[in-house]
Amino acid sequence: MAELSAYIESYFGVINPEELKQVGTLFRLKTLKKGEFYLHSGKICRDMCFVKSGLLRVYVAEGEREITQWISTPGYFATDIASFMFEIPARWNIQALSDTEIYSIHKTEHQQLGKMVKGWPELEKLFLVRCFSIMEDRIFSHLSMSAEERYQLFFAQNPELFNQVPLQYIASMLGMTPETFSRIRKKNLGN
Amino acid sequence: MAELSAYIESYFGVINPEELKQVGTLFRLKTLKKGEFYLHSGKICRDMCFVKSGLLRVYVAEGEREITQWISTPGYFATDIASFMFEIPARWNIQALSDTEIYSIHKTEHQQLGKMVKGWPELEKLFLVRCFSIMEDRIFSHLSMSAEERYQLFFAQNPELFNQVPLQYIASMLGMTPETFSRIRKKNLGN
DNA sequence: GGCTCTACTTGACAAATATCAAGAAAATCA
DNA sequence: TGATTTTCTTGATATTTGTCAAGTAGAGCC
Repeated sequence: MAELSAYIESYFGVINPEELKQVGTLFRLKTLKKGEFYLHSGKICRDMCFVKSGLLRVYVAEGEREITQWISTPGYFATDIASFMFEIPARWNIQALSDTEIYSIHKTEHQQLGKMVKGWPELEKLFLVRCFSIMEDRIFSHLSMSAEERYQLFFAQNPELFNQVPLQYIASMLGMTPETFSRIRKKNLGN
Repeated sequence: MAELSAYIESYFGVINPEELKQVGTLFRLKTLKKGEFYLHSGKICRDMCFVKSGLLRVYVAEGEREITQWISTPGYFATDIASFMFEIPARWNIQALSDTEIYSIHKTEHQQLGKMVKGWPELEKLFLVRCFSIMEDRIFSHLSMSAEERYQLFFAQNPELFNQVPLQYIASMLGMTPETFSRIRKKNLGN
């Protein structure tokens, strides 16, 4: 559970060790087989998790094609947050891209966090501000950058991902077709 | 201040009337002249506001051009939230597109909200979840829709805005050039 | 009312990206 | 290992979007 503590601290800042230990007990270590779903679009999402190992893909089926919104790597967080908080149908599917270990927490236990840790809602608020800010960055990249520039930026920030997941998913996540991605990749080989 | 109460309730849900009244006293009604700045990029943002009347444009100067991230209309919220929460330099400029009335609150008073209203951090958390969700939608529109589809969606959701602000700003916010916007607009006249 | 400035439109053309189709490479699995 | 499936690449071509340049329309100002 040492990793879990580290994840929580990285997201929420330093927490008193006693409390942190307690928090750890609310999460459950689970394993998802490759291809297995953590969440199906349309269901109510009552869980959230940290990825311990492996990869989760967050996507939505849009007619024929699938739009990949995000890929969660170890240390990251995954859930459909609007569904989780407001009990509305989830928009996302969340599926394991490989055998994946996660620390998962159910809504019921999540609610206990608020009582267990002093100032928890405030910590969670700051966490959400950071998430929001990341989304602002992504929007900005679509307003101001070409496909190639988005590729380069993402590659600089996540080089490892490029040999861990099918590239078509990264292409989708960056808002381009696999073909365009492939051509840009060829041009940028060795960086 | 009746409007302010309504805005707060629309964002944060129903609050005990006593508390709501108190909350109202923390905001100050201000007027920005057309062209005046509420926030300059690079400064620390220590205020947030609701727009009472008029329009605020959130944008960033990117070399020669300006990227408009958002336009805040009456009832909406405006700030650089990451700067406000973490005291880091603001990325956005926020400028009045017309004479604009706002209800503004300083960081110092904002901190009092937490003490004044029971469960405030929780309410703010849910507010941020909604903001995050809106950003997810916007990202999705860039991953899955053409410029014309984004135009149509935005027009359906904000028809009034099209005769209130320079269209080039809407174009930028939707991730296209003014020329492309103009041509799409022509094709879609009367809807 | 005419001047000036800004915003919008339009056309011609260029560049970026998507689409379709085929084949090559890589991963999976029996 | 060999067969099968999936993913990636490549070429030819179409479509979308951007760029540049010019002109028009409209708002604000004296």
